[in-house]
Amino acid sequence: MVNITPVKRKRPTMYDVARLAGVSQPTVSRVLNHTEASALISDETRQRVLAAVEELGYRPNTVARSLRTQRTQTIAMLIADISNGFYHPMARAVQDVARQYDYEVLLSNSDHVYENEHHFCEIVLSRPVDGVIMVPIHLTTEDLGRYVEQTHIPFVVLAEQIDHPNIDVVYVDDEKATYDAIRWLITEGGHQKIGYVGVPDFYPPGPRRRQGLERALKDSGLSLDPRFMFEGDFTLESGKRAAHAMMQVGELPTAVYVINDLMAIGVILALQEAGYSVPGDVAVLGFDDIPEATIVRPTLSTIAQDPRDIGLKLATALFERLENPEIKERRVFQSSCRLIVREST
Amino acid sequence: MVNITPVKRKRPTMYDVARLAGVSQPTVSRVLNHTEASALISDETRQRVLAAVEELGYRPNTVARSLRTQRTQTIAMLIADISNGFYHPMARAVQDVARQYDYEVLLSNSDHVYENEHHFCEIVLSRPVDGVIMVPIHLTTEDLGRYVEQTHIPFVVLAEQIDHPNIDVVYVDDEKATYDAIRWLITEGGHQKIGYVGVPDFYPPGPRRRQGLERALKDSGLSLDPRFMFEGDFTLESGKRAAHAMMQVGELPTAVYVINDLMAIGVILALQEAGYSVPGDVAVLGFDDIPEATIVRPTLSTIAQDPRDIGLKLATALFERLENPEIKERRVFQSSCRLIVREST
DNA sequence: CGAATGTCTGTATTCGAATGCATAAAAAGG
DNA sequence: CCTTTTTATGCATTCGAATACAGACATTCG
Repeated sequence: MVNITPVKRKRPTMYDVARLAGVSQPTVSRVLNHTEASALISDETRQRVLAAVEELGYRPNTVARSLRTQRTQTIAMLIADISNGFYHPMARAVQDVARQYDYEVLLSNSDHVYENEHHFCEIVLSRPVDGVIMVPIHLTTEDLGRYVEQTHIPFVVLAEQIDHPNIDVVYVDDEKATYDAIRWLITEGGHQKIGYVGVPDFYPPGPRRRQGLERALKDSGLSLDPRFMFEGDFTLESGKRAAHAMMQVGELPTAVYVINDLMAIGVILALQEAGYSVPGDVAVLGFDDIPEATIVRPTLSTIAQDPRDIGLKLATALFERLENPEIKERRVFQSSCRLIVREST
Repeated sequence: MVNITPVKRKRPTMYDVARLAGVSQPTVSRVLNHTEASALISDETRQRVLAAVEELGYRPNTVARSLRTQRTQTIAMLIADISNGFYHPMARAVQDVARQYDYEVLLSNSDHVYENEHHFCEIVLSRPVDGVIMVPIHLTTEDLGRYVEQTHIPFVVLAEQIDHPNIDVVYVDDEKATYDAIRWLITEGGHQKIGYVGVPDFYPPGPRRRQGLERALKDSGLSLDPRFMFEGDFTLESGKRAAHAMMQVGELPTAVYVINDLMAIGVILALQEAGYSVPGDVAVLGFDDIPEATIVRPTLSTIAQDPRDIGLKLATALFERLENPEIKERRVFQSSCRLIVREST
């Protein structure tokens, strides 16, 4: 039996194209790129080159180009949790903008884990990307500063707490949004005993949202009853655990503010499983407006962020910096929230 | 005012390290890599080099390395819908395996759109990656074959219908899983009139799941009533639309098999909004077991895929091919499903 | 003690495309 | 008709790391 091994042709290079077209390699480069020199190429040569490109199915080798130009046409993006629906429109928006600029996005996921955030930055150091968008949960300004200085590429983060001249910041004004929503709960809903399910303070949104709550309570002459304060870790399960703890207190608040929807849904489910009615016994207010918020019954009232807007702001800021390297000061962009009243309040 | 511009130091290269250590650039390369030549480096030189690396904070430049070695240590992965929870564990599993092999994953998202699938492949052609994992919804064997031949890199797909010697296939035996689940619905649940919410036939899972249903009905002496067949597009909204159409028929089936959970949830919500009870009036069976399945009330009975297992199989197959380029025939891996009975049936 | 072997390191080249510089041919100007 | 300018293209080099090959020196052996 004859072993007909198909010739494993190597990918054609510019040099191959040049030979076929009877020109030099740089000429091919000039035809395919839009530098000023490329305007000078004669029509006839151009046609021959393009025909050769077509015939060989030539594709430029991005690696070689990157090495020469020192640009990779790639940005890296780190989100905190791929399972969290909040990040999907954000990632999509970034990819949409990137595509307009002919950039690719290297998407990663930290799962809120400190080591993963570092690992991502390490990757960014050795795998040259042109810019970085990230959602740092644990990394501090110092950590990021060190990376930024080593890479000399622009960073844009979704994190108010980062304060570094070479890092732009997008953040959500959740303190104010929380304040407004709680004031509404008090004035419109008549709630006086409001519980709180948050996260440990080292998670960035924790303190801001709690402060919004506390400010609203204070301005209404109320205060946060420590018995009704619980901590979770963003997951639905931890929301359930918080609700169980709450039901152990011996008394229930008339409303609970839960700092993300997933935990809020956990709270609703746990309360219902224990025989309580939402919002009859306890009203529940979430934060995020994830798709699941309209799947639970009662549907979840929540403070909606606009993740697509956040993504657009992140990407726009980054590409502005990529195009204007002279930008040298921290810029801050704010994305707003709005209260969506559904059935759970 | 003096303008103190910080010296924008360029990233150090191997050459810089070499100069500082008083050796040649290749020596640095040998110290940092584990080729056979690197064993011969004297301890003293090695220490000097490592000290220089440390002092300069040197990181190898991946682009240069890739150009020389013709390997990028990167694989590309295309999923069909980033919002679909089914894909998250799959992507995670792939990333976990990739990390073991010291590879990065370039993650993309087609949103079920034909052009995006092509765009992804085009990217793969020019941006050298070492391997590809994808979920092709629209691309045919011919489309993929063309790309595979141009790139000479291994592809692994989650799609039974692709049949090409250089493409490994992972698939879910959903025909059989559907068959078993429907038989169970009939024998245990006593259902005789079973409706169906599917997707157009050009979506791969459509035909297989319908065939499983039809075979089960046939083997029970039943058949699929065309009045109870509906088509959606995987979204919750389209599930709602299907349910509304179903309620127009004038008669309801006693059970509906919906080919994905998101649509199944839409069916449940629409039925409830119209005042029907699930499973009292209509039982609903989904497919996928996404997190939302335990959030709806009643919780959704469904056929669970094991996305992590699928991801592991995809990644394992790919890395096997990367390590054994001599593999030349299509390999098929099957991931199994299991019925999860909850409250909706 | 000379040849053979082994140990360690340097030199030169390569990967594929971009680009500064040189130059040939054609067009314009005097 | 010869210089100057313009037009169109080629030559040589570069990006940063990997690697084939060569060579210097030390060691071993007959």
